[in-house]
Amino acid sequence: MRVNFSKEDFNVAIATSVVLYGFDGDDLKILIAEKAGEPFAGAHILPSSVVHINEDPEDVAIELMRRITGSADWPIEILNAFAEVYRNPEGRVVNVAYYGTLQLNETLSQDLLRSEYKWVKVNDIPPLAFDHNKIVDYSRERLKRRVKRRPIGFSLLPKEFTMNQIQRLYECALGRDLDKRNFRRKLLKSELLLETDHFVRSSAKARRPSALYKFDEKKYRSLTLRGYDFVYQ
Amino acid sequence: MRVNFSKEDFNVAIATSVVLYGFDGDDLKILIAEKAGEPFAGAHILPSSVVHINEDPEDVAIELMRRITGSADWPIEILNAFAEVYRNPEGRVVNVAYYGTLQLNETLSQDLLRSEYKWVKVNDIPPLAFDHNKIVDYSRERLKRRVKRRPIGFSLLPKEFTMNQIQRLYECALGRDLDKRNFRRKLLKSELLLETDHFVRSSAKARRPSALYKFDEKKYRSLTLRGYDFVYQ
DNA sequence: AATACTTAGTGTAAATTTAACACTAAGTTC
DNA sequence: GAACTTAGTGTTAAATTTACACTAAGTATT
Repeated sequence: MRVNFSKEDFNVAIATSVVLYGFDGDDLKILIAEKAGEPFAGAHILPSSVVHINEDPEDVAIELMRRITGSADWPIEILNAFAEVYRNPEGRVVNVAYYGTLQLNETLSQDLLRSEYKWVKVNDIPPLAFDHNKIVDYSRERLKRRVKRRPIGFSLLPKEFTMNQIQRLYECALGRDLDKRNFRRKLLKSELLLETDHFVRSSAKARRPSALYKFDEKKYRSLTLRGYDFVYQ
Repeated sequence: MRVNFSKEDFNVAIATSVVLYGFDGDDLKILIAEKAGEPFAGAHILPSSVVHINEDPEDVAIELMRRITGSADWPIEILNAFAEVYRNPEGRVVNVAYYGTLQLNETLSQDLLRSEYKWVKVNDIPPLAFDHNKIVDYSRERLKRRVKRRPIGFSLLPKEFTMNQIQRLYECALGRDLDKRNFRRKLLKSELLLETDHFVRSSAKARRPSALYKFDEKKYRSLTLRGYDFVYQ
């Protein structure tokens, strides 16, 4: 079998885009940017970057996240290549897309507010340039699957979180309501949660404080080694 | 946010490879080819093709399958982009890989025997050139997941098949043994199988003939519309 | 200090699904 | 007709899932 490239075949560029998920306690959100420069100046796009000829798309995606959030330590996972002809009017561009999750906190939110980025609720995503809406849809399907099989939700929550927060997160990711008692039972049975002795008042209005839990990473690592599957149907 | 390509960025080529699965009743196999021409002349590779500047990788993958098998009607699904730097010594190449399933039959098997392709058992795959082993591993994970959620197995079986054949196929895809009684019950409960009034003798040695079943595509389509999920854990 | 208010947190029972397990049935060959 | 080979079948226990409504604990108001 012959696979021969000619000089004209080397005329494609690589870009990478990242669907960055954050959860503010109420809503699951993704980060979008406003495009500067033609084509599509002013349009909304996913955070994106050119991948130069000697760069690895994953490294570029990680660097992109570092530029945006100040940290490169957020988990990311490759989504797919989006490589249809004419997706970019500048020339043939293959987009190697990733998605990542991060823990929203006040500082990060404030920094981003002053930047060219903004958070939009996943149920309220505006039209994006290129085929970025397709990439977002693809990433949501992936997140839905991941959240069912791996306790990936923890990477979106602060170190300590309430049962209601994590349930709300799962409801956002799965797009349906879950029963409070069944959810708690299932999560506690997994033994991936450690109870702390901390409590918070969740909002200004009067109410009972919630117990805070944290994720047992050590336990998770030992379980994954044994081929553990965290299932939430 | 600025995403500007310069002239030097357009110096990448696209290739596509296809992991083509076939099932002969006993073993799950994939098709590999022998590479002609440098680099890696004589090495084993996945069926692959250059994607020219104005072509869609999916179209090229479909055409590749048509060239190999004589038919373009096999289901394929995109796997991912494999885009690490230096995966191809000829230059920067992004491989947009697919996997497909086909029904092995005598004619097809004979034609392929006389060609540059050969079937190898999935548990017995030789070292492949480039990062094609990585692509194969990725496709096996995908097939394992798919077989659990969608009755994708049917696309690997002949029109009419025995319970033992489909169970063997599931065992190959999942990599573990399944209980005969539980497997049959589960499959029949899904109501995706129609019993035919045909029987076959599975091998030369004396034994009782097996009943033949076929896949109820109409039922499947009506179920998928309602968001049906065929689950085999 | 009592009351109203708000959200946190808890248990049980029925239905369904999964898992484990061994024998009989039907045809072929000798 | 006896021996052989693979096809095909049911039951029971355990685990999981689902549905469902009230009490607990604190805050704010009077």
